[in-house]
Amino acid sequence: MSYNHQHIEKKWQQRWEAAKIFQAKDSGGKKFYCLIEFPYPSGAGLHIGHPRSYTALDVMARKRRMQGMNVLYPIGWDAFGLPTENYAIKTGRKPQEVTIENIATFKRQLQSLGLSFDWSREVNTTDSAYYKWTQWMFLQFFKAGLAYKAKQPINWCLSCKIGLANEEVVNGKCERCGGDTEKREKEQWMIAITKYADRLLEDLDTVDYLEKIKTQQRNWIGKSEGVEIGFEVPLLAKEGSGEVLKIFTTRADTIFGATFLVISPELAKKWIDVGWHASDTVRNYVQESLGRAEMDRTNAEREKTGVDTGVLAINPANQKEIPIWVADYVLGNYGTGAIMAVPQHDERDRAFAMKFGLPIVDEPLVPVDEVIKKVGGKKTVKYKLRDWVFSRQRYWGEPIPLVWCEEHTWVAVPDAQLPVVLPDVDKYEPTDSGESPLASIGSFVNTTCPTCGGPAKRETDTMPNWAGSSWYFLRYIDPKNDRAFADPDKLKHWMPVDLYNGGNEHTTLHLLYSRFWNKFLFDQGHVPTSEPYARRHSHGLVLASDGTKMSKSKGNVVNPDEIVSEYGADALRMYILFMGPFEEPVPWSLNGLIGVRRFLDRVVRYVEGWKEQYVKHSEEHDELVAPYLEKVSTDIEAFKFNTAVSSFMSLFKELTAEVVDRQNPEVFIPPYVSDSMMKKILISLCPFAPHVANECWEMIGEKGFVEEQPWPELSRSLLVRESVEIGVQISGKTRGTIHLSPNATQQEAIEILNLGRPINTPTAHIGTEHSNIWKHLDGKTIVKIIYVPGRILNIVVK
RNA sequence: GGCCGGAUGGCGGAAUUGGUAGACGCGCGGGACUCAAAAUCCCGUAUGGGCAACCAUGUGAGGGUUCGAUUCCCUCUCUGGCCACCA
Repeated sequence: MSYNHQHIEKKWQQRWEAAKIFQAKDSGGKKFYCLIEFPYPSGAGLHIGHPRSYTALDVMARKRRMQGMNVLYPIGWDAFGLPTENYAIKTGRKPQEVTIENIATFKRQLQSLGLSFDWSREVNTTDSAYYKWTQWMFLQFFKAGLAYKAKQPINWCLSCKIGLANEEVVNGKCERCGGDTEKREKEQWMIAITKYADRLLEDLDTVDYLEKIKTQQRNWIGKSEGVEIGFEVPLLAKEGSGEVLKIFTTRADTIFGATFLVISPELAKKWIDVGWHASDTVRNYVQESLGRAEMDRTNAEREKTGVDTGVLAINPANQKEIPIWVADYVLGNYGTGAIMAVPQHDERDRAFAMKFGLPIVDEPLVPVDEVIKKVGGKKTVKYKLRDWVFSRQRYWGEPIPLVWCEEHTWVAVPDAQLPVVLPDVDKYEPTDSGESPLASIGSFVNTTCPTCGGPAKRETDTMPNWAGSSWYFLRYIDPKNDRAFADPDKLKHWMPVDLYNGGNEHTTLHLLYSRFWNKFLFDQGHVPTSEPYARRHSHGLVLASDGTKMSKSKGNVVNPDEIVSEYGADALRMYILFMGPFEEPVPWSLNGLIGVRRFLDRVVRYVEGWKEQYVKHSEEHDELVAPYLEKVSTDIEAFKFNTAVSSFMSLFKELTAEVVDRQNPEVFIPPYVSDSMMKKILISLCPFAPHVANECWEMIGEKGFVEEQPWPELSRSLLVRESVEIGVQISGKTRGTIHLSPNATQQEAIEILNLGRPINTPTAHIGTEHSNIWKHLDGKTIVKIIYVPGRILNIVVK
């Protein structure tokens, strides 16, 4: 017999909704803010991987509620972005419409899983009532001088026709579409995240993130401490580029081994621009390097290239003349764009020196402080982290709320005029020129200057989709507020997020951006905590059954709708938790899912049998149950959902194994537990399989929702075992077992084996309980006995 | 090249962090029920030997520490992820 999942899941979902039992209260109680990364509602619908994170935190949220906490577990939509825009262009529709449809699909799919989200707080980044505040926050950056416009080379995706942040370029390819990128000069809005580099780094010590997440953030920020040292360049002095070339090094102690300098092509270009008479070879090399795609340039495997500039510098340590080369292995946007090359100590410099026949010399190492004393130089700190390119030349994003006035340059749109609404138009294709599509909409562009009232033009770039996701956790706290992004008292009540779970792919970008964003708001006095997330966990991917990534093109995508309709939400929820360790990638298995469904059927059958049984209040089997429920509880806390599920399975394996009925010895019945233990089982099961748990709850005659019950406390008397089985080893090899109290003494353990009894022949013990142990003791002398109560008895013999 | 992780039956994975390796699930083999099938239930299932009791081997490879090692140390192989010419 199999329960009717379609019927019961619909029934309980409707009841939960009607009773509003998952709505968070903005005051009172011990709060627990539990956050999942809100999904991007793509046209493909929910991915089977989404429920992994959502179900795990759903278990956590449900447990916390039953533990009496006031839980906020919200959901929303990160809906701006390229895939939707591209899809809309392809199908000749509007992104607005497509987004509405996609959200509806996602919402239906998520609701079918019985997740305990507080749907009354749903947010949508593309809603003007939401992005009004995204724009407002951008203006706070602008007013604080942290948003600035800069002409600089950006990564341009040839296929998406969009400027990308450094973080969005992967091996020279666009992170979104995998297409080629090239460098282009473009005026971009930038946000000075690097001003927060130190705090983003240091404050990692104050939060509870998985260690690997902290390490990744640290590496991404890439702080390195070194020294800037000036090398005199007599020729440059003549040609007007300044007479000193500054280099950055973390190994100032090796300066005596610096046999040449290398400048980046970018720096060479600057020299040329200010009048340096470079040779044609140099000019050609520089031009070629700068046009080269990022991928070629930053490939470490590639053989080094470079040319001699013919310019000489003086090593301040020993006054020797050394040549300056230009080579593209030196990056223009890190350090000073120039290095001192020490082939003796640096692998890259050595490779370069070997290739071009430059001298490699052994040298004395001199402590950094002495070097600085001798040659000058300034201790400095450099970061790999770059400022955040905040402009996108696309339609489907938040308009940047600034106005250009000839008189007053960039002027912020006044708060009262926010939001600057994205115009609803038919034509919004990106342009090859790199201009935002909004630039061609006259009614949008032409406006008046908020300062002087004169004619002015709006900024036409839009924000990256990291913008809306950088602060959504704040909006959940007060989603309908139209006077502020959230009420300060409510923020104080809920912040920080107590538990944030998401994918590893967001460890460097989203996590860093949103920490930065929150820190800035904190500095401005708008949020109560410096760090937004007290604790961060991550989950592994759900792979296809062959162990590869699921992808449409490979046709190995699992559709959650089909799973829910055929096997039920509870089976999906429990299977996805059961399939493997939460943080590891795990392949999908339909058979595994079917196994979980069988387990749920077994649960329902047991409860049905239990209900019809005349003996209900016997507690004789309760102690069987307690350790399993205890394990479920501790496993949830440790994010070990897979073993929590197997604990339930083990429990029901025991509960459905038939035993002799003591009152009626001819009859075999399962070990039916007491009323109160039955309830505890269902309460513990509820976070995992809420529909089944509630259905069983009703079946046994209880009223209301399981969710309204307190989380079970298991009395110690039920958890303490009277007798345990431990292994008996002879010289480290297990030869048998004995049963004894977990705190029995060594003397008692030995007495069980009757070791005092003389041994004549091994055969004398055949048939006795411990004959095998005796057999291995025969003829040997006991050297040592190791006894660990409740664990092991090891008799070492000679 | 850097950082972080892995490697355990036919498969996904357990193992109280040094204490009976293989829990739980899948798959497979056998049986019960059935006219039959499905569903369900029971038994078995690391490998080799043995009817069995048991014995030997066994957690990527090789060493080491220990009464005892999947767990700790050293050397090596393979492998996943992220970053990558960052001075």
